[in-house]
Amino acid sequence: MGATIRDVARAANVGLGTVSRVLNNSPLVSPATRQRVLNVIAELNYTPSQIARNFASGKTLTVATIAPFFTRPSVVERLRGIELMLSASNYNLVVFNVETVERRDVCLRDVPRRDRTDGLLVISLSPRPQEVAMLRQTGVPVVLIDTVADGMAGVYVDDVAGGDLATCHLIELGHRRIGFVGDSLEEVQAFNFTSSRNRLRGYLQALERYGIVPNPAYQRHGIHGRYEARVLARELLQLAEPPTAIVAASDTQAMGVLEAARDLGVEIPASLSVVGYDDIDIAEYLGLTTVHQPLFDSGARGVEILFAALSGEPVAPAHELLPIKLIPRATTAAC
Amino acid sequence: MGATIRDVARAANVGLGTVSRVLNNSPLVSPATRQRVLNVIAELNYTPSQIARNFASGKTLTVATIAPFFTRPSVVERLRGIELMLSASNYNLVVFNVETVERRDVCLRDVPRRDRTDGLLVISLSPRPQEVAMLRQTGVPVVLIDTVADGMAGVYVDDVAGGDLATCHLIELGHRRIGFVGDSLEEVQAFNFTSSRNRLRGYLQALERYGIVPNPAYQRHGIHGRYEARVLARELLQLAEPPTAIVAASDTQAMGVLEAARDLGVEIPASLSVVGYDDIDIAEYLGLTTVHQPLFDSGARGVEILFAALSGEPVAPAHELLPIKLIPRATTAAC
DNA sequence: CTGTTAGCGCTTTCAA
DNA sequence: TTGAAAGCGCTAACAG
Repeated sequence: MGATIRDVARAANVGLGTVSRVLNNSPLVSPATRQRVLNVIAELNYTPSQIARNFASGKTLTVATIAPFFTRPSVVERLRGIELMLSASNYNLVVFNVETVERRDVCLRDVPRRDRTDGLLVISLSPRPQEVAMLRQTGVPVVLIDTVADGMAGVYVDDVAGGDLATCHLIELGHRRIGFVGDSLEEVQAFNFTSSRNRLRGYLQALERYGIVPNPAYQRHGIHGRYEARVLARELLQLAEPPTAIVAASDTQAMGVLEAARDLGVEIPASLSVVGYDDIDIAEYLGLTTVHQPLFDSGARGVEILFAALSGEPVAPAHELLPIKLIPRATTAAC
Repeated sequence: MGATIRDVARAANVGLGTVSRVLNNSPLVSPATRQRVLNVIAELNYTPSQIARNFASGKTLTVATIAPFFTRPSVVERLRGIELMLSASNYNLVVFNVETVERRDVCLRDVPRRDRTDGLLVISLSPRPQEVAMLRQTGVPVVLIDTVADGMAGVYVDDVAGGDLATCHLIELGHRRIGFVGDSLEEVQAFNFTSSRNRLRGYLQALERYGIVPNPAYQRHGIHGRYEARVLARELLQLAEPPTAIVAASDTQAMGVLEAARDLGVEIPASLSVVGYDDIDIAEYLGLTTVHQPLFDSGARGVEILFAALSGEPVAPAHELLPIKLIPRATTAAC
């Protein structure tokens, strides 16, 4: 515990620098010397002070991740990808959970600092132009996961295409009265989420392509979550002419829709088809038709891109597109 | 970015130490001087280097958390409690996800080091006596969450009582043939989890109290997860004399049991009652009868205890018992 | 290949 | 109250 590099140097009868070289696997040490040093290190049970190394090298050996609502299954799965990748390196993962707009802004402002972290991953929260400028100024490499922003690097999926995919699936099953349940616009705007908005866009785009006039009464938005989605879906199902199918902006919200159907005795998929988004673990359990996206991989890939930046290569402000696909299950059927 | 404490001192015409005192809110600075320094700090847009402060003070300002399978809903919820508590302090949360035994051992050995972290939280993984000794030797304050170990501090729930509670509920509903689906004993042993084992103990204890002879064929163990639980439950339900009720060691496993019932056309709760454990978010959605435990609070409380230790008070090697309760829902009914 | 030296930017004595 | 000075334990540049 108490042994320092100096103690080792003295005991091994070498210079301080030599010990440092051994510690850092420098090739500039003769095998004999190296062995001697290693022996002393073992004898003294010496471990270099991480904190001192960080200070001297100016690196923190941490990667910070800002994640909104990190208990959401989709976010957790991304985090797992991040953690697994990081665990194979010597970087540590520092997590910032964001559940309020204030914290979003604080995190985005304070976390990216060279003396706090070596690199930053941001999940789902898109930095605004001004924030992009600040981020860039800090010099901390940043990679966005599940969102894009001008001038930033990242991985994402085409949520417009995803919303389109979900909607097309329903249209091709013969549905014409198709509802949409998504995130509250205020919430989306405050956090600057992009996905729910884009999924809605995809939904509208699909309708248009098939010449279906979108019915504004069929589009509902509320705080993200099962409960709110349930309320919204109940409203939809109680319309004079209710939709025969509903596209939900996430699997969690799709679950709320399923609950609403259950509440009102609407049979799934006989009287109502439901499509979710994300393909979280439980979707399969529920037999939920959904749009699959590579959650785990998005985290892992984000780390890879960050590593590239960390190893000196300048981060190209390019966004890598990950594939999505529709997984038809038991909640959708012909109209 | 580039300004250092020296620049500030020079510009404010004070000594280096005075600036430091201002930064640390020391009362030993005259209001006038303080103000002058603060002005300069603002002018220069100076922020102290966190990394240097850490080095000089010997603190990392991080709390490490070792969490097994942190994507499990119960674990995530504990983490949320931890994160929320930490976010109100100036400690950062460093997360280590453990999904293999090797990593468990490595984390428990390498993470707790004064130069790496100021404090350690360990979720669900009980350190063995030898590990307890090592942990203690490092001098890093450790708090266990959801498990106990001799000589360590922590918060936990009485899983024996919980298993008993679940089983009693069934017995009182008239069930006599009650099965148990829990974690694989090898897995439990390798990670040194305590809860599944204790829940089984509670199950047996309840049976005994009511004079029911436990049937070994009714007790099944498999890798934690929905899938394996489903397989095990299917076996149970296909016995010549199948149980009329099943206690699962977790809600996730209870879900597997529900799937098995669905597979075999067994009606819930008419022909089979099921009780879970944890009361994770989805339990309510599924109408799952379960044993509720304060997951979020366990994390938050763990941090509080750690803070006490961090602020100098020696950690009493005491375990704080959190309350549990049975939540009857729709998966249990009279036999 | 190896030893020496100069910091990294703070916190914390110790005097004044 | 304040200033000056001594490190914290290491990395990295430089001289040999």
